[in-house]
Amino acid sequence: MTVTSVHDPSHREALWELEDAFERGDLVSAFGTCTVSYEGRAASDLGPGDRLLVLKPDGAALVHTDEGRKPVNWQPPGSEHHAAVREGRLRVRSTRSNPDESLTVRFSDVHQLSAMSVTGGRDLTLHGSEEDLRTRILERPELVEPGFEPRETERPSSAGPMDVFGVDADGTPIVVELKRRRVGPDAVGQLARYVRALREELGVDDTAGGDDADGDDAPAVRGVLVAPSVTDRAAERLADRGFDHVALDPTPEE
Amino acid sequence: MTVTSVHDPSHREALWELEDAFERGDLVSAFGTCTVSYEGRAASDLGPGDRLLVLKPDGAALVHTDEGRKPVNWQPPGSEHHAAVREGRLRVRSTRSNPDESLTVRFSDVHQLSAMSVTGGRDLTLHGSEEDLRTRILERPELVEPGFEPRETERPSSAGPMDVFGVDADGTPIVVELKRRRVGPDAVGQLARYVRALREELGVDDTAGGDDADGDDAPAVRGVLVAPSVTDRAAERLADRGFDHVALDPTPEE
DNA sequence: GAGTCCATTTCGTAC
DNA sequence: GTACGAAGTGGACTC
Repeated sequence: MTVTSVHDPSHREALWELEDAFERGDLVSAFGTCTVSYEGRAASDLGPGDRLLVLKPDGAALVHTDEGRKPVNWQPPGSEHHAAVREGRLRVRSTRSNPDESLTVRFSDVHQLSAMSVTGGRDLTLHGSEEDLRTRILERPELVEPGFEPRETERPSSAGPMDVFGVDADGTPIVVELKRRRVGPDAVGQLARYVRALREELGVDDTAGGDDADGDDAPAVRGVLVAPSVTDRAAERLADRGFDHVALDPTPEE
Repeated sequence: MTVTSVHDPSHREALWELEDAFERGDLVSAFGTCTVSYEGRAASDLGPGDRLLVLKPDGAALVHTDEGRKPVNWQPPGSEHHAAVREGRLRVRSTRSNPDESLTVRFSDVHQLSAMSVTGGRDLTLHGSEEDLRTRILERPELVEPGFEPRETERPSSAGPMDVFGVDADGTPIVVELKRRRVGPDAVGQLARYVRALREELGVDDTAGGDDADGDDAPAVRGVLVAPSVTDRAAERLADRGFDHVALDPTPEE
């Protein structure tokens, strides 16, 4: 682990430091006054101001102002960093192809430039994801409803893989869509696509709602949305389609 | 504009610098070896390693490794930063409420700590957004189809606001959904919701497909998806619903 | 505050 | 590489 750092460098000095850092594969942090322009999937321009530029050895570039979680400008990993002194400014440019994109940062002043060779853990252990919710349901199917039997996860269909496929106490097929947090109407649409695909595949009535043409009490394929909660509009759409909502968190309440 | 910077500070020195920086409302960049833990909407742990910690005066906190565009851990704007020395380590903690979330970074070593008072332009001019696509269509409606007349943007419906509402050459209502880039099946679902809502509102046949029960050639409300391109599955769903796709970019080709 | 939807979404994974 | 869906999505805007 090594850190190099220069305070108020000349553009020439900053250029040397940058090129060395690129060479070493360092993570770079640069404070300075700059303009930024981007051209690629969209196009943008940013006038002069003080910002933090972060350059990563994997090609990622981030321009941060003093506000917001999102960088005001950036370039994705896989880009190539180049630095040069042009027209009295330090120009740092990150480019990539497919899609063709380019980010250009022009520093009128570099106030602080640091670079660190980075080692060590990159792997995060995360809890509370949709996968945790699936695990929870597979271990305790009765949380969905008494008699529920999961049969398959990521079951393929013409509409894509459904989160959990199973049957209820009556043997009726159930498509379960999992969401780790409160959901809106889009999730119902997603569930509807899977149910529809399965109904077509099984050659059963694809009428929405709780009754089919034969007068049975339930549609031949049920849809269940498992999520902590749903919005009003989502609840309406669930009712329209004859689907059920089961309120469940990815991790048990404390 | 002022930059303060310390190299290999003791935890005590780093603590002073951090507290001064918080006081001044500076943007902070810190290189060091640390562990990170998060608890809130989910929960996560990250073992020891070299990282870059960015602390913003608006409360945002970002932990970056040497890879990826996304921070490996973060805290949203509106959080509060606190620093302390605990158990021989420098502990930086960002917390917020609603939802309750907390990010804790524990440095065994701080290698470089810089802080800059930030001023200047924060406003980005961006081109190529969905709004640009809408503008383009409103100025040249024939790009959608000859005879198309836009009547309203963001027209309300029970399914939410539709991007553009208008009529075709025959006076048939058209719902236009705009996407700035290639789309999958979800966009078709979105369009379908709006068309469905409008059909209900107008009290017309809500049968999917190109023919209605009276034997007319077109449904009483048409759906048009304007996007640079669509995936195969999206195209299928468009055909199922009897909707049209118009290939159009948010900005004219060069 | 909640709901809804866009985003240069990013990111992972399967095909 | 493309497609599809999850994400601690973030962020803007409306109600």
